[in-house]
Amino acid sequence: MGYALDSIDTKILAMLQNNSNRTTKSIAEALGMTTSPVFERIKKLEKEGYIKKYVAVLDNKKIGLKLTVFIGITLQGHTRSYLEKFVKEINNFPEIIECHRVSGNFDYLLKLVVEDIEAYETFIISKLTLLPYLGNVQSLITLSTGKETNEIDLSRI
Amino acid sequence: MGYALDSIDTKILAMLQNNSNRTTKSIAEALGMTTSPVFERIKKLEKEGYIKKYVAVLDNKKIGLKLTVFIGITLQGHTRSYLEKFVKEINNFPEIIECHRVSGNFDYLLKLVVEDIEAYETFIISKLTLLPYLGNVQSLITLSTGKETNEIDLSRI
DNA sequence: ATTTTAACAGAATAATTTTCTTTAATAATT
DNA sequence: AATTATTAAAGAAAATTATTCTGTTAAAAT
Repeated sequence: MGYALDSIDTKILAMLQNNSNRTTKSIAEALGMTTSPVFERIKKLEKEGYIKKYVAVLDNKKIGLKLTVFIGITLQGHTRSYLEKFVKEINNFPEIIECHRVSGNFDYLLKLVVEDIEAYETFIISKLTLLPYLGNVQSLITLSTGKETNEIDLSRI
Repeated sequence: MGYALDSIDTKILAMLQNNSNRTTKSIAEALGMTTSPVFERIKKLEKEGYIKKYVAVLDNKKIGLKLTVFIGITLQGHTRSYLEKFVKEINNFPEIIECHRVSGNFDYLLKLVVEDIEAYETFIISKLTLLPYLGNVQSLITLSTGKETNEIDLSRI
C-alpha cells in the first residue's frame, strides 16, 4: 500500500481530526519538533489519501434541520443493474447524507437530515416511495443523539 | 435565537463545509467581496455556533478500519436512570462513533467502525453483551457505501 | 567503508489571518 | 424630514502562519 504510518503520523492525524485549524506550529510544539517536518508529513498524509478532506462541521439544528432519520430498506429485486440505479437515484436526494448497502435484515440503510417530521413525510411520499422495486421500508426517527462524530480513535491502530 | 443567516452566510457555510481550508480570500473573491467582511462573518458563524468545529476527514479503510457496522438495540427496561447509564457506557467504547436514541423497531441505533469482522465479533462478545438489560440486538454489516458525508445541502434553507 | 536516502532543523520568503480605521448605507429616533 | 445610531463593508497595516529552500544528521543500503 506504499506507506506505513508511524506514531508521529497517527498523532498528527489525531490532532487534525479533532481540530483541523490547529497550526502546524502548535502541532510541532506538541510533538517536540519544528514546523518543517510536521508540514511535510501533513502534505504527505494528504497526498497519500489518509486525509481525504478538511471540512467545517455545522450545527444542523441551528440551521433548521432538526430531524435525523435512519431508513432501512429492502428491495424486491436484486439485479445488479437495478441496485446501481437505486444508489444513483438516492444520491440525487439532497436529504440523504449516507447510503450503505448492508447485510442483515435490510438491503440498504439510509441516513437523512430534514427540517422536521413534515419534511420527512414529504420525502417518503413524494420521493422515496416513487422508486420502483421497493420492498419493506422501516424508519427509525432519532429522538436524541448521545454521540455523533467522525473522529476515529487512533490509539488502537 | 439571536441571529438570522442571510444568503451570503449560507454560501460561506456551503464553501467551508466542502473545504474548510479554503482561504477567506478565495471565498471573498467567489462572493465579490473583500476579505474583512468575510472574515468577520466566519468568526460570527463560529461564535454563534453555526460552525461547531473544523475537522480532517480520514480514510478509515486506509487506516485499517475496514468495517462499518450499524447495530439496532432494544432494551428490556426503560427507566430513565438506566437509559442514561447505557449511553454513558456506550460513550466509553472507542469503536462507537454514533449513538442515537430512536423510535421505531429499536431503542438505540449505533454506528461503529472496526478493523474487520473479527474485531466486530470481539466487540459484541466482550463489550456489548456485557451490558445489562440488553434485549434484542440486530446488526447491519456494511457491504459497500454509496454515500457517506456530513455535508448538508444548504440550498434548501 | 562508502554511498544513498530520508527526516529533521533552521532560516528566509510568500501568503494568509487578524486588527484597525474609515466610509457608505440602512434603520431608528426625534 | 432631519438627525442620530447601527451595521456592513472596504482598504490598509500588522501579526502570524504556511511554504520553500538549504544544510545537517542519522539511518539504511550497497
